[in-house]
Amino acid sequence: MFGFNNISIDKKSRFSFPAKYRDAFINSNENQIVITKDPQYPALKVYLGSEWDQISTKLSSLQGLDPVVRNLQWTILGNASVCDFEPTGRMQVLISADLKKYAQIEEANRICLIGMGNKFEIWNQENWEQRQTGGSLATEILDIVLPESIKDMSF
Amino acid sequence: MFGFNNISIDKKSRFSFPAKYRDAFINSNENQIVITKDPQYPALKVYLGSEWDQISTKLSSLQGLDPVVRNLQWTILGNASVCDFEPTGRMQVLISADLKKYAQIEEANRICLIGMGNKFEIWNQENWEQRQTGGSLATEILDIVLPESIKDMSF
DNA sequence: ATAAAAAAGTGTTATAAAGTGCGTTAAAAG
DNA sequence: CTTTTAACGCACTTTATAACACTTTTTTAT
Repeated sequence: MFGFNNISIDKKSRFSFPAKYRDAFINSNENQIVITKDPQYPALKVYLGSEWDQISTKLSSLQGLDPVVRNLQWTILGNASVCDFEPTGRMQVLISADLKKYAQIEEANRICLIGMGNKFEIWNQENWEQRQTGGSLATEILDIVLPESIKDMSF
Repeated sequence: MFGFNNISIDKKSRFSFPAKYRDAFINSNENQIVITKDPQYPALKVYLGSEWDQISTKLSSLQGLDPVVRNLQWTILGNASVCDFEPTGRMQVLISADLKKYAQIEEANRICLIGMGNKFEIWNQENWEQRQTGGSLATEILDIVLPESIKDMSF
C-alpha cells in the first residue's frame, strides 16, 4: 500500500480509496479504518484497524501524568475516528469536520492520499507540495525530549 | 472509544454520549460510568465502571502518607460520581455542579468529550482549544516527582 | 410540623442537521 | 470499443438537540 494519489472528496466530506488497494485490503482482512491527526504536521494519518489496535493499546497504557505522553494521547487517541470499512464495497471513508480543519482541507477540495506501507497520510494539496519541494528536512529540529516509554513507538 | 466530540449539555447539565459509542458500551457490558476530576487540568475524567473498579481499588490501596499519593486519592477518589448507565437507552449522564465548576463549564454551554480509548475526558471548549493549539509542549515540565507506586498506573 | 413553592432530576417528543447508501454519469484504462 | 474506476447527485436514515411535561426532592414560610 504505497504511493501518491490525488483524489476528490465529495460534499459530505467522503473520499474513497483507489481501487488498486482493494486486494491488499481484502487480503489483510480489515473491516475498520482509523483516521486521526498527525502529531507533527497539519496532516492526517490513516491506519488499518489491526495496526490501530496495537498503537492505541500501547499509547493509552503509558503514564499520562507525563505531559509529552499526555499530549500525544490527546492528539492521536483523542482525535481518532473509527470507520467501518468494506474492502469489497466502495471503500468510502468520512473525514470529520475537525480533522478537515486540522489538515486545512477546504470544502469539496482535492486531497493527497499517500500510501506509506502499513498506513496512509492525507494532506491538503498545497501543504504537500510545499513540504515536498521545500526540502526543509535539514533545518528541522526535534525540540522535545521523548520519554523512554515512547522511544520505541512509531506512529 | 476514541475521538473528539463537541456536544451540548442541556439546562439540567446532562450530556449524552454520541451514538457511535453505543456498540462499544454494549459489548463491554457496562452499566455504570464514573465521572471525576482530572488531577492535572481543569477537566473531567469519565471511566467505564469496570475500569474504575480497577483504578479505584489500586489507588485506594496505596500509601496515603505520601503526599503525592494522598493528593491523587483526594482528587480522583474524593470527587467521583457514579452514574447508572443504560447503553441501550439514551446514554445520558448528569454532571454535578461541583464537577462543572471544576472544569469551568458554564450553564447550558457546549463541552468537548474526548475519547481516549478506555476513558473519556470532558473539557470546557475554550480550555481545550487553548491547550491544543497553545503548543506548549516543549515548555512543560513534569514538576512533581512520581512515587514508584504510581509510575505504572495510568489514569 | 405541615403545606406550599421552588428546585432538581427524569423522561418524551418534534425537528433540523448530519451521515449513509445507492444509482447514474463521466472519465480513465485496457 | 469494452470494461473498470472515480465523481456526482439524490433520497433515505440516523442522530443531536431544544422544548416541553412530569416526578421527586429540597427549601421556605406559616
